[in-house]
Amino acid sequence: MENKRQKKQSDRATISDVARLAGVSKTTISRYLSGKYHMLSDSTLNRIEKVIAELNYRPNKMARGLKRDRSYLIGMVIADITNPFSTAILRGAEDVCKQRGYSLMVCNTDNDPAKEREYIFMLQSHRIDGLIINTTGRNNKFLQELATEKTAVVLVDRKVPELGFDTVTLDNEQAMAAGVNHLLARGYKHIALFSESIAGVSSREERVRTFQNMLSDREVSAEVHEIDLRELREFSLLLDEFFQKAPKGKRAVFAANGVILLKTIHLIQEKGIEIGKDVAVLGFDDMEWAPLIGPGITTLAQPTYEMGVTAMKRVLERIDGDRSPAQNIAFSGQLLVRGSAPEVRD
Amino acid sequence: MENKRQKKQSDRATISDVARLAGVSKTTISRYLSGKYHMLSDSTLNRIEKVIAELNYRPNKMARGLKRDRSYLIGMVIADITNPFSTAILRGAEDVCKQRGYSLMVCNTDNDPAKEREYIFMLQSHRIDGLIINTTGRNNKFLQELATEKTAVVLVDRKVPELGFDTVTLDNEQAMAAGVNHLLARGYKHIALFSESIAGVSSREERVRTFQNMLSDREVSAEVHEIDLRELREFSLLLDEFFQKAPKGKRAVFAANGVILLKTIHLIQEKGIEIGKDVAVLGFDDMEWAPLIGPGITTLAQPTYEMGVTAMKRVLERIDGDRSPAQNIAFSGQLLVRGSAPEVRD
DNA sequence: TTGTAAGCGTTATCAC
DNA sequence: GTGATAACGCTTACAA
Repeated sequence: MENKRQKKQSDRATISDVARLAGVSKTTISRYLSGKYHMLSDSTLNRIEKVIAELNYRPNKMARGLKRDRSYLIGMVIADITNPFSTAILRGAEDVCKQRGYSLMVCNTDNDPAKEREYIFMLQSHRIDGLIINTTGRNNKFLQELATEKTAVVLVDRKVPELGFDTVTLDNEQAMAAGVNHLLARGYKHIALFSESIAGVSSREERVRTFQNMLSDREVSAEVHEIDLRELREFSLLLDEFFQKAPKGKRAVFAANGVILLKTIHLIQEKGIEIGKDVAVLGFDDMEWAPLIGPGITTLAQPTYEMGVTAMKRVLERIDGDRSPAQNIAFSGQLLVRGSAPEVRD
Repeated sequence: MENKRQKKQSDRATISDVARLAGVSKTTISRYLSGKYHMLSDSTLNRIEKVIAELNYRPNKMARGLKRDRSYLIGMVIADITNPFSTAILRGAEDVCKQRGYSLMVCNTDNDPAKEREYIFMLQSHRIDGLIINTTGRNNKFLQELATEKTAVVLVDRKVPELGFDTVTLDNEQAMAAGVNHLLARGYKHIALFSESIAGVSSREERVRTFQNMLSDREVSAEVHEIDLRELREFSLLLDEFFQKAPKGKRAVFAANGVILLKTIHLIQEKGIEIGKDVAVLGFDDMEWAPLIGPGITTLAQPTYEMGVTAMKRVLERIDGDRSPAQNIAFSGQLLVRGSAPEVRD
């Protein structure tokens, strides 16, 4: 009953349909699709365009990808997609990606190495041309493998030096130093730093190390606490302890990232302690809510959008054949002074 | 110099490599890859597994997709990826997607119909099997086309009835009613609703309409203002006006979504007006910061994660062949009472 | 339980 | 300027 095109799997127009209707060969259409317009006569070009519009033809990237051994797909593996820090990076990466004709495959690992592994596997199957990853650091074998093959890999936020990949990060030493110096200059004598699980996450390690180095030989009491956010009760107790021993006037709480900062503020407010008066608060990541809470929260802003843009550009350069040694690109953090850590008198 | 495998484009193992090393045909490997283990003898199965592990073989989804006319790709087109509302949905969708062996292509349109169109085009080229879209509502022709072909489409948050797609949304009438009733019960007499550009965005239209219907024949003064967030100055003036004419005790500001809510709070605080005392504040979308600002902001929470999960499940059902009439799935909003809209006396 | 061979929609290599 | 034709890495009748 059907005509002879019944063999086709879907109703989508293919390059052959276009060729037939335009009265030329597939090769010619392919040339058009690859932008080799100088090889086409004006009349064929016009005809092709008309047919394509008529048929609503969309070149099949799977077929093209199979043939050219390129997928035009970039993988983006993110530890926590609901963290605004991550989405800001994503947004930067996405803008560049689109502009260059690539598409983004987004994966959310929840900081789980097993999930990360499954995603890398999946991305390999899709033959992604590049990968931007905010890695748990515990799938290095897999990552190495990816890079050995065809894929350009760029690490964001977290480095893994052994891997020899390009990295785009914050200059955590500079940023932490800016934060610590601010607190010192304002007269704080008791500073507690809170961070999520530190080991293996380079950004956290750098922040903590800098904090400790700067404060070790001073007349300032410094402490570092590792927090498990699933155990808020423990976190709360730790804060109580700190508030008990550190005198009201000169104590400051330092949050190593935006997620911890939010939880810290939550707990402090719950205890009826007033931010900026009873305790100073300072944290990494400048979230949209920072100016609105209490007297405004002083933060260390990261240029997240630019980090995303830069990471994607680096990936695309690698895809385009750049074989130069790995680059480590670090951005400066910016201290945004608000009311949560006011000057204190002796 | 090279051996005869030099013709291969990349070094990646293919199904033929596996077949050769396992001493069987490609067909047999393909059967293994498709999980048809009952058609394989134990010894071949074992050999295949060993070779695959050895070669680090990853089946090429482009090749498989080309042949089977399925990409195992789901497109997700989002108006604003930095809006936590969107990422929460994304997270739900992503979880289901992964679990079912599909991958997500994420696109951010900035509410720009032109960008949306380009993305849909791109997604068509990748032959996505399904699409979840938070649409601008101004590319209906393109969307229709997608659906005519092979792609399952589900609309989230914003409906376009003419299109006949499945939708997953908030029950905006119920949610808005809960909000308005709360304010009425607490004694507020002057209520101003602020929303971004309303026309064409069903969620906003429904909220505004319900607000107006409920308040039209009451002894309450109600007003609706359409806000352009790029013109914060105007927004500020509008608020001034409202504060001037509405008496201090009984006025409330209602924000039609989380983005507007944040900006509203920003402006109110800038004016030195105290939330919960000088003015009540209530808004759609429960963001993580809502309990931390002022006396805690009363909000209408949307079950965003579940919406994402539901939308993705619907898409996958359609992909799996469900041809039933379009479903409109609406979730209830939940009023979270905090301190920003306290009871007022006469 | 296994294998042969054709074909998915492109691009690349030659040829004219 | 244009066209035949052979791949790319898979799946799928159909055979055995």
